[in-house]
Amino acid sequence: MNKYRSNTCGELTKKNKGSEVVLSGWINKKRDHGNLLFLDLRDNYGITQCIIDKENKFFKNLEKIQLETVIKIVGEVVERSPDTINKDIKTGEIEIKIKSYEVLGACEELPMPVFSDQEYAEDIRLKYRFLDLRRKKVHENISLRSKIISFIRDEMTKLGFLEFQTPILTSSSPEGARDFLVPSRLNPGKFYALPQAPQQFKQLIMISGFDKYFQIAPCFRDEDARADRSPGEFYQLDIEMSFVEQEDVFFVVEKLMLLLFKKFSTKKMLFEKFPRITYKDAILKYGSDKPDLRNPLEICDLTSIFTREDVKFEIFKKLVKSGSIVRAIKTTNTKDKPRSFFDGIDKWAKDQGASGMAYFTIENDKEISAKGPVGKFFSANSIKEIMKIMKANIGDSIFFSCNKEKEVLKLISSARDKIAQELKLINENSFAFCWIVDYPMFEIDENTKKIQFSHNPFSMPQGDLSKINFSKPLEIKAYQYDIVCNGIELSSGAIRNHKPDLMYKLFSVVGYSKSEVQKKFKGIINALNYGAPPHGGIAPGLDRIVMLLANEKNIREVTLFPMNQNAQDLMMDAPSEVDEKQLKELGLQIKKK
RNA sequence: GGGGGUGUAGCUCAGUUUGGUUAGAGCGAUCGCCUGUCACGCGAUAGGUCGCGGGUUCGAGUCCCGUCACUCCCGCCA
Repeated sequence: MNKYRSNTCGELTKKNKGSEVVLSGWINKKRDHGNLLFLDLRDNYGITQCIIDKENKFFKNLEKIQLETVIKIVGEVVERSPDTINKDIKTGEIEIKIKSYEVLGACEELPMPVFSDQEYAEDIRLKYRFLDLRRKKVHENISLRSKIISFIRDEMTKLGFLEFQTPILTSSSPEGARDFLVPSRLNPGKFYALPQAPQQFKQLIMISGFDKYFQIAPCFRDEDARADRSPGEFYQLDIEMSFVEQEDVFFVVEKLMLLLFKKFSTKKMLFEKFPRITYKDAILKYGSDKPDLRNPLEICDLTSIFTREDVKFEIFKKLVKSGSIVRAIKTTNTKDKPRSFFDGIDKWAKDQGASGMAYFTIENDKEISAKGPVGKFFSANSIKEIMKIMKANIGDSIFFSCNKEKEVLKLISSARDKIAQELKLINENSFAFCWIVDYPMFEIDENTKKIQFSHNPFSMPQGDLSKINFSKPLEIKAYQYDIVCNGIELSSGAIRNHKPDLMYKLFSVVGYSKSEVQKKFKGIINALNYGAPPHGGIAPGLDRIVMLLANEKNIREVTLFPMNQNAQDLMMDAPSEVDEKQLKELGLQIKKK
């Protein structure tokens, strides 16, 4: 028998009664009755109640012992009387009558309690992450993360995928996010970059003939954090396959997601077959390329209404004349909602920096009319036309946003979420996956007005490759897709462009010469010349998958040792200053501010 | 880089709107009482740079200015 324990704290039942056991764990909680002490011992597997009374010579010492001290106890398993059984824990029908104990790891006064459901300030949790991780919820989240990863590995292997590791020290690439740079000692003045994703490597793996690859891949991007975005590093389930079309990738990912989400959650899957929505439709109907399909509200374009003679809403008409658009959301049978509901939405829109949201409710008082602050500007015929476009009925309400397209989309997509929340239209107990497909290959950069890749420069354009019209690049669509769940973008992927000549042409559209492409993407472009198979893949964000399955809104709740919003590790004190000697070796000098 | 929120005992928070005697509560800690609790109970004690700096005032936790930390959002994230 192991010297520390014969059993864990989660496994003893009345079947073990009478036996002498050795348990080790943390003191979760004490209940001191003066001459009788209850002591809950906790380990990874559960909690066992231990008991000692004043007859025992160790009693006085155990009475004084600090919570969270690690101790080993020797004792006898005793069945509890029926009225003292605790149904909330697995070991609740027994307790351990302590014979002796030994301190294995002493504990000072705690900076934060472990046994408590209270919430704590983030900096204390992060500084004492090892204490935070002992707490039930985070402990379970991190265990869940491990089980999810094992399950994924298992299923991917069953599907015939091979798992490989790709380099962490690699080269900086000009596209995408800001790189983390690592100075090279052996090559002074030169830098490695940490990979933003193993994009080129996974394609090189296909060109190397491995056919199907996956990796739980660390990715590094030096961008600012959000609640659902760790600063610095995160993990992707990186997948790449050879000789595939878009549908082959979808098949694998849909299968995996269905298995995964059904195994680890009881929430309902709204779609067994994930809907495919084109990028264009998604922007029109949801104002976003990551729509929450649990939300039934849809957006319609009403710009044409504001060119009509019989509509007198001059503010919107003037804006439309100068190039603005109008998008609207219909809410069903909201005629009896209080004024505060409508004004609340308007105020919310103003808080978002918009000029507000116009609205009216459709009534039929002898004649069709619109009720609300701007209702009087609409003729009966124009209201009928709106009802036709929006499939609206009497008693429904319409919310309008009018602005330049980009601003309208920003407001109306969040208004769609806000209104649905207010009306409680979202079924929180469900998952709604969808695919967003047919992304444009190129877009115009708002600031520079220059043309650029809208997603991934390595994506394959759609259509007959010999007939692509490079003079109208904005019309070129790509085999580029995103998978979205409950409004969260889990991943984007693409069928890759494996034809070097086509690659040069596409890069020339954004102003890269052939030699520049050869220099910047040396690894992949060179390899494409030596027999590259058609291939494609995807890379779902692992942290976000765990967040969805653990029902958490913040990525730190599913990350073992997270950094704070300023990308600092408060426990390890990173980043930190380094010795002058280290800098010298690297040929670096810190510029004083 | 910009905007919002928060900052008071080891921890969680009240007090700030309307400035006024000695800044409170629960948990935790320490001491005492208690043999069936599982958020045990009861009593007592200790514990405070009200984030920091400056200002207004007879008087500032409270008002003003600045600054720092944490957090949420925008920008950014192919």
